[in-house]
Amino acid sequence: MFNFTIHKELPNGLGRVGTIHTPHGDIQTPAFVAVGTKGTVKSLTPEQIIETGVQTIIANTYHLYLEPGDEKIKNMGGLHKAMNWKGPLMTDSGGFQVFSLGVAYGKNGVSKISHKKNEELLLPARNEFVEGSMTYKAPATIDPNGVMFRSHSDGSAHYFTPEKSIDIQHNLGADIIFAFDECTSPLEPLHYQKEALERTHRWAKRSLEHHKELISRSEENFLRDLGKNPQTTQKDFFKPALFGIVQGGRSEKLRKESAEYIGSLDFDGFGIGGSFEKEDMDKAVEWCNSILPKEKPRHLLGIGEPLDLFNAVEKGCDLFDCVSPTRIARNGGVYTKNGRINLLNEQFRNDSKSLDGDCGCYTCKNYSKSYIAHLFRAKEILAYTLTSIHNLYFITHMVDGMRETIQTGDFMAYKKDFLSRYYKDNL
RNA sequence: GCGCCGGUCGGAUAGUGGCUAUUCCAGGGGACUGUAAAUCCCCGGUCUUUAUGACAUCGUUGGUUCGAGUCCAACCCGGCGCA
Repeated sequence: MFNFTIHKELPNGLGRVGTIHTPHGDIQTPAFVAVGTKGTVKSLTPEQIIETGVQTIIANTYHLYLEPGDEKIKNMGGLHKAMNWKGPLMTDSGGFQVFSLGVAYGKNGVSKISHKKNEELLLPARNEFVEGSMTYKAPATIDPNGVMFRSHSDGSAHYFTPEKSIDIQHNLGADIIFAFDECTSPLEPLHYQKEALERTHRWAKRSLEHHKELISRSEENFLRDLGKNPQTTQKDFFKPALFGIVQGGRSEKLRKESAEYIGSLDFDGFGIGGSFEKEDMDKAVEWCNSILPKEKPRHLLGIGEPLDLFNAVEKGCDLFDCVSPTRIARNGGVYTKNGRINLLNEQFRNDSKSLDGDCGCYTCKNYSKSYIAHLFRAKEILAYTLTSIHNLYFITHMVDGMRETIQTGDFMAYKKDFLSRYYKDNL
């Protein structure tokens, strides 16, 4: 069964070290969760993923619902069996796609971390965007009950409600699932943030109620069949944990209100969602985590970069996932202790050294920059595998260091040392 | 020697009288934070005050025209054919 134990806390802060126990094994926290949107961490086998130090993977409801379909995954024996992943698994609710295919669709500069403060990015018609003389309709539109999506691959229309998302997630069968939410753009005005938050709260409650109903229904079936297989005991009943998601944009009032409300519901843990401007994130996380019940785990959704992870852990997050290590890897971006490099730069064509000095990952132990740079230029698939292995190893071992130093009391020194090397004078 | 065809960026291409010479690849750089992402964006003739700037440029040289990569002539180079 699902539970969370805290082993050690930061003396004057929110950060902590713990263990999340799931039906498919334990997660030592804080932990970086690898993103496997379509049921695979792109370019890696489960064995390769484990070797990087990744403990758990998060897949996506929207993508798997569209292809191959959650029923098909169920018929494959569930997501664990289909993926051949024996460790803990999570699924995102599809709520983020409300954002990425809705308000953020086709607008450069609006993403998880927004770098542009251009108010014009906020278009009057929320689900339209203009390019040149053409106006395009975004493939996701929100109403009080749910969201209409158009499939990005065939244009077909689909309707998600909180209940639908939970149904799909139960079919997929991950250990930790998320409530259906709306992720807003930081450029939205306060009145819209408020409206969206109220909707997310209603959706959270509906997600939870439906989740409980599905569990009691399947528990009844399970108990009815219990006698048929003498090996089975009641303990074998599989029950996913549901995390509720806190939103509220950049407003302290809304964030706190959301943490109060979501925290008061009977969730197994929490997600902190939202699209941020770079400097907003720490504050938002701190507002939320100082209110959310301490004894339940908190997952910061979609974050991030080394600096973000240190701050998130310091402010009390236990889990986080991010596409960044694997996505930048596929485009030649490589983390090193002295900052990020772009392997496709000309200077690395003749660099016979490993990606990152004394790094202990499979890639660094066996390959040179010049060889991997060659693989990229030759568009060889192995390039993506090798850099993904390195970047995941880099991030998971950085987080390992956070766990260790929270235990030993050296976290702040570790943070300072790591970041000053990584960002040098750019901090 | 004669005839035909062809010469446009590093390579390949589009353009057959109209003002900004197209696209792809290769090259150089950038972006990427709950993955529509092995994707996307920028640069790529010269000069300068780096711009909605000036001046060039489609083998070479002339010509026709208000205007030529485009039409005409000669020449140069390449391919094919015939001697």
